[in-house]
Formats: sequence, C-alpha cells, structure tokens
Amino acid sequence: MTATEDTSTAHQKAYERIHELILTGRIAPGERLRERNLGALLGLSRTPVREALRRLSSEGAVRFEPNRGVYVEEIDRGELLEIFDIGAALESRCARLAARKIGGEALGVLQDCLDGMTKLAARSERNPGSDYVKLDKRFHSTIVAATGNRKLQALVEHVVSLPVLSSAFRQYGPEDFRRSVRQHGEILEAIRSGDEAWAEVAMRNHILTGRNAVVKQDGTAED
Amino acid sequence: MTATEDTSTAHQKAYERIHELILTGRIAPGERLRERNLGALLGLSRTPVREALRRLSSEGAVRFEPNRGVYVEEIDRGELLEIFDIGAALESRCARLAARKIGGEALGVLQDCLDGMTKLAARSERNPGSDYVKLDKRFHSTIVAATGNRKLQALVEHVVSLPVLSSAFRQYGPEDFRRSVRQHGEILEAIRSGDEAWAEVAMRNHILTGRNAVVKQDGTAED
DNA sequence: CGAAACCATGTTGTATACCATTTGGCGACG
DNA sequence: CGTCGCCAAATGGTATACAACATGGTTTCG
Repeated sequence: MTATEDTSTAHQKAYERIHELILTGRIAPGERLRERNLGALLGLSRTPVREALRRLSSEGAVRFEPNRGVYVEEIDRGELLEIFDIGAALESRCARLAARKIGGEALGVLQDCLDGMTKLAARSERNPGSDYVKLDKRFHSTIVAATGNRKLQALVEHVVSLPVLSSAFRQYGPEDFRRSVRQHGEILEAIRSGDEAWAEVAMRNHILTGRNAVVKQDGTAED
Repeated sequence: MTATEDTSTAHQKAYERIHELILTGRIAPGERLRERNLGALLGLSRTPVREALRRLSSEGAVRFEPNRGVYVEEIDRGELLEIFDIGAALESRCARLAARKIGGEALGVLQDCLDGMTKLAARSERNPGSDYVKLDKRFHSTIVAATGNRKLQALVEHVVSLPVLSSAFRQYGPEDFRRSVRQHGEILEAIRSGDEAWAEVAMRNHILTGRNAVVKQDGTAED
C-alpha cells in the first residue's frame, strides 16, 4: 500500500495525507500546522497545502485563526457525543433513502468494501488501522452517494471526517472490528433487500455502537 | 452599505461575495465560475478566489471538476426538501441546546438581528433582499454558536449555505417576511426563557415553514 | 466531402516571490 | 528593577509567473 494511488491533483493528495495524519493522531489536537512545514513533508508547495487546510477547516477538522495559523481542532466528550447523535440521524436517513434508490453498481462497491473489511478484521494479529478506516469511509460514502443528494453527501462527509471518530477506531479491539464488520453486513443486506425501515435502524444501531465505544472510553473526567 | 465591511482576509471577503452571488441567484445553477473572471470582479487575484471556491465546494454549493472548472450546483426539488428536513432536525436540536446554554451577550445579538429584520420587513415597499438574508444567517449562526459545539456549527453553516434556500427567500412576499420575523421573535423568546422544548419546536416550525414555501413554489414543471 | 490529427487559446494547477502581520526578545527609559 | 516600545525573524496572506490540461477550430489526408 505504498503506492499512494496518484490522485491526479496535488491538493487532493495533500488533503488525504493531512487528513490521515490527523485521523491517526500523528498530529495531536491543538497542535499547530505550519504550511511550509507540511509542504516540505509532502513534497509540495504551500498552495495545495493551503487549499487542503481550507477544506479541512470547512469540515471542522482544523481551526483557522486569521494571520495566526491553523490548529487541529480539539473536541470534548460532550461535543463528540452530540456529533454521534447527529451522525446517527443523518446516516440512518441516508440508509433509508439508499435502500430505496441504490443501483447494482453501488451494491457491488459496498460488497467489495465489506469483503475487504472482513479480510482485515480476520487477521486480528494487528490493528487494521488506517486501511480499515478507508474502507469504512468508502462504505458510508457509497451509501450516501446512493441517495443522489449531493448536499446531503457533503454534510455526511463532514461528519465522518471528524478527527475523533478515528480516535474511537484507534482503540478498537479485535472483537470491536468483527462486530463492526457484522454490522456493515447487516446494513448492506438491509439496503440490498430494499427494506427501508431495516436499513435505517441498522445504520442507527451501527453509529450508536460507535458512540457507546466513545462513552466508555475514559468517561470519568469532565462534565 | 458600500463600505465592504473590511473582513480582514481577502479570501473570506471573496467567499462572502461569491456566496452571496450564488444565494441571490446572480449566478445561475449550472453556470461556470471562472477564477480569473471572479478575481477581476472582486478586485482580487486568483489565489483568494480559489480558496473561496474550495470552501464553497466543500460545502456543496459548487461542484468541482478537476482541470475543468467549478460550476454552481443545481438541486432538484426532492433534494431540496430533503435538505430542509435535515436542516429542521439540526437546527431544532441547536435551538434546544442554545436554550440551555446561551449567554447574555448572544441574546443581545439575537435581539439586534430581530430588530434589524423587523425594520426591514416593516418597509415592505421593496424586497428586503440580501440584507435580510444576512441578518437571518447571523441569527441562526448565533444560535448554533451558542451550543458551544463547533462541529455542529460547521454542519449547520453548510446547510444554510445552500443556494436554493435563498431562492425561497427571493420569492418571499411582504407577508412572508413578516411571518418570518414573527417566528424569529418566538424562537428568541423561547430561548431567552430557557424553555428547551419550546425552542426546539419553534425552530422546527420556522424551518418547515420555509420548506412549505419551496413546496408551493412551482411544483409543476420539470422532472 | 468527411474525419481525424494538430495547433492555438484559454483556463485550471502549482510554484515562487513579495507583502503584511504577528511574535519574541532586547534595550532604553521611568 | 519593572515596563514599555522598538526591532527582527518567522509565518501567514496575496499576487504573479509558469506549466499542464482541456477545448474548439482549422488543416490535411483519406
């Protein structure tokens, strides 16, 4: 997976790389992102880096202080749980619409993602990590795209692109990943069968499972 | 209002101007946005224009075709109604949270917005137009900000930044604006009193009123 | 006469250079 | 000794220059 799958445009590549850096926690919340620094790191100039940062800023992944640089957003537990609730509302709705409108091609993509995730979760030797995250994102993106609603798609993209969603991932154990795979299987089956109510509730169940993982993770402190 | 209210950064100014151009329909859906063109129009270079376009793209207001330019997104009725439903869900939740957490300063801002909107709606001689839209946006933004949830804020910003929301505005009649003002007043009162349930339902009522306006607007043609 | 390749032009993509602003430190003054 | 203000280095903000790609028209060959 060293082939960085040349995504034509440099700013998109920059976006993906930086996004991944944040998702994986390589860049800590609150940390400052210097444009020249990132440019040198990625072998690019500041221009595409800036555009990537703007996009991340728009998505809420980083905070933008005029003339003072960009910083990785920090989220407290309360915010995060709120986001999960919103995500559950949005994505379950998407699942319902997808069950109604999805086509064969998109179903194939979902199946591929599911197969990939199954394989990754099978060898529980190591944390599936970023590869699993990518498949997960693709799975959900495909569903949202199947709704045919581009604005809705943009919204959900912004929700799932939250840095902290991955912090939930990062401390998933092997059994958590297997459960995740099983849930994705349920969602796919529900959508494939065209059962809107099932698709909606299966997706909601999936999202709220993730929420619960966050709740349990050191729920001792604040609030 | 010729003083372009110096918003420090040029790209932000570019974003606001372009966004307004789309909202007011000065740039039609599907139309191409040329960077050099916009730069000349706004008295800026391509760089800030590009960043503004990237942000708009991320928000789903424009579509981005690599090496082929950006185009204003077109939305069909179904998508739009769907978005209103999502917006209702999101904003009513925000109103509930705001009723719980809002501070005196933010309440003052809301009151100011309401006063301004009242004044604009009073002289029904002319369509209040973009000034009213600005106040409306500020009103809603303030509520969302009062939730203290930055991600939620980003999401709602993206919803209200839909080009077509304003197309609803554009064909508002004087009585529609007065009703809008009255609803904003109700929302403010509900939030001020700390009545979460009322705030939530007042906001939902407000959003769904707008949805209804879209439903009625020429449901005959296309598709 | 038709079609395909080529070239001209415009537009986007990226890099670089320059300007503005912030920021930390040093020195002068109270 | 403390504080205020100035200076310099660094960093973000913007403009411009150049390269890559797409597109439409023209030319040329079948």
